[in-house]
Amino acid sequence: MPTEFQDKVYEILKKVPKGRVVTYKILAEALGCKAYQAVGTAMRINPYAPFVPCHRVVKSDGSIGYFKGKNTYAAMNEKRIMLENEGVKVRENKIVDFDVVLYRVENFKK
DNA sequence: CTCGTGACTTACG
DNA sequence: ACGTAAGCCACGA
Repeated sequence: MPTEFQDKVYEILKKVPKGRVVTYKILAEALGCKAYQAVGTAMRINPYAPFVPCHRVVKSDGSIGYFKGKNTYAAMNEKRIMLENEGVKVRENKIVDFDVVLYRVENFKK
């Protein structure tokens, strides 16, 4: 049973269009707080696996971060494939043209 | 209710 | 660039 906080995070995350990415920080900002880690917790639980594009959530420096609770090569490779499949280029665990594909807070407000 | 933990971030050495 | 520390908030024991 997901909590309200999680539903909020997922609702925001579902607004991110394909081919775009978002950071934990931006998600927290969109929620109106600074629960950066709490956002990560919500992703870790992620009961809406296929409906919530958790692979579009990366760290603020553009790196992939964790995936499936791990930062192993296998897991991050899986995430990289999903992102590239949506048009997001990834280079050595980092997003290429990060400032271009990044979905900002202003985009949510509008 | 209190405490520890974490798919985080920023700042400082 | 890298490690450490502090700050934030939600969750589970």
